Amino acid sequence: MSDMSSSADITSVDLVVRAIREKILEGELEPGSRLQQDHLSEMLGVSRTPLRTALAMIAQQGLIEYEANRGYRVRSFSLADVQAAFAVRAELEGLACRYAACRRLPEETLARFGELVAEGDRILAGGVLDPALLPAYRRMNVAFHELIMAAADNPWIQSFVHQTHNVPLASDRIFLWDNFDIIYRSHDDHHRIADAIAAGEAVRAEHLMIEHVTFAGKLLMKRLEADPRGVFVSQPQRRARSRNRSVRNGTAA
Amino acid sequence: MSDMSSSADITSVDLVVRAIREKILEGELEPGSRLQQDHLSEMLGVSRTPLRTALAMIAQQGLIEYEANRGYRVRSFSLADVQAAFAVRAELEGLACRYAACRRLPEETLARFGELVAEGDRILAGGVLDPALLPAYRRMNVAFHELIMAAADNPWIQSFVHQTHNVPLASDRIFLWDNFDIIYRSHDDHHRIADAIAAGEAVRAEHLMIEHVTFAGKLLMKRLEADPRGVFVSQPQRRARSRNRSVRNGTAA
DNA sequence: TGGCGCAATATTGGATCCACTTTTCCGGCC
DNA sequence: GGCCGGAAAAGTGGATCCAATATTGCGCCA
Repeated sequence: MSDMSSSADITSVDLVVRAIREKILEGELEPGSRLQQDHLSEMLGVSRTPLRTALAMIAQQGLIEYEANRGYRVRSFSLADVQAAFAVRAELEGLACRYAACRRLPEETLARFGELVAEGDRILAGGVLDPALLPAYRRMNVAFHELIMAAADNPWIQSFVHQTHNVPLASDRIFLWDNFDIIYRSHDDHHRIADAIAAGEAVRAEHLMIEHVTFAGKLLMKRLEADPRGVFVSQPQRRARSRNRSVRNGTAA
Repeated sequence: MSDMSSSADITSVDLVVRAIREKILEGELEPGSRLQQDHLSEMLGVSRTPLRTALAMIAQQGLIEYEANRGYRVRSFSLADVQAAFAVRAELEGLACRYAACRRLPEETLARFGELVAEGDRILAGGVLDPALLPAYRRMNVAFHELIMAAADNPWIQSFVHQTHNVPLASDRIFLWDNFDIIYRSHDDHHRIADAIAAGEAVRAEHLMIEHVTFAGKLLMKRLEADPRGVFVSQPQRRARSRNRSVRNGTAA
């Protein structure tokens, strides 16, 4: 008997979405490159029908762009886009902290905060960062931020913050803190944020989180400016459109 | 980032998306109701292929929910969801004001602010609100808020705020200000916000906008609580049976 | 009479097929 | 030699068809 967990059924569209998202966020598919349906469908082992549905969904998520009769291509983000994403993410996560601090959180949530902070302490205890422990720290970090958004109890914040991760090389899966001092300070922020939330110090928690995220953003921006891979040069990709065809005024939504 | 269509040619998927969104936001399709593909495709005059793509896109937008092999149904929003949406929208639009005020806006943008405010003045000049003028005021109002987000120059804010409109009866197409005093005060907010942005008074502009949106939200909530149409009662809609169940007794939990 | 099981039906998921648009490529023309 | 035009090739959009899953209905049995 298969697992009876509620709605565990997975459709092939989900798999395709995940696979393509992965390729894009990982940088395997470069910005601007076309997503040929025949090619992709064969590569992923599905027909074009679920593939096209998946592409439409990813386009909704903003990772790829669509043009009628010309297909999909990987979207390219400018440095300004990344910067803007971090700015908004900082405010939203700060807002989540404010809400979480204002609420009367259940004991188990507070305990979970303690666990996550302690786990970070353990990972950093050595005084140097063992590269092998980075994935563990990264998981803890993600869990910490997710916990706050869950505690804020506002699904919109969660959804929007997740969307700001939909930027290649800017998602939380990319970890660029090879400097122990920086990561140590970052985890110190975690301490203070958890404390502030537990103590109901809403404004303090908010401001701590805003700086916490803003600084991470600045760090990333510095890296990107130093090593401006082609990924981030926003290609206008403008095209002098062909002559024929009716001009159907779209009245863009 | 859902709104990024810069193309011209319209595909049938777009039409279907727009049609279904319309039906949902207008309240024609009630929360919880199933979206039968055969039925819908015939009703809209397209085959199931583009329809299903459209449904997948709308599901990404959060207006409908999907369950594998069981299709789509219109999502129901709780009062708490609406409240949460307004709270985030208020912060985001406030943020947009802050950014807009900090920037050095081009002269034509400032001029456009003046036009919109003046238009509102004209509409309200009579001292009473002619119902026939409501659509005009609504358009002005939408344009005003859009202008601020455009001036903030952060596409994420714009995208997220638009997403908070994806709630039936809570979108900016619903206009519930039949009270002249309230609408007058609201437009007075517009005056002050435009002035603050033009003067570079970022914090003032932000706080004005937060209150501007928050109050509108409270007003809507009051209406919804007074007249709780079925639309907003969050139906648990729990599914009774999993697959190939032999034991189907209670087990409601 | 009421619940269980199995068959019949309805509905969704995915694959294939055809039509239309776009792109490429090649030859003629200036 | 380069550019324009048109035909061939490639690729996308949409419709239809088949398979798999879910839902409904009916008859059987306790």
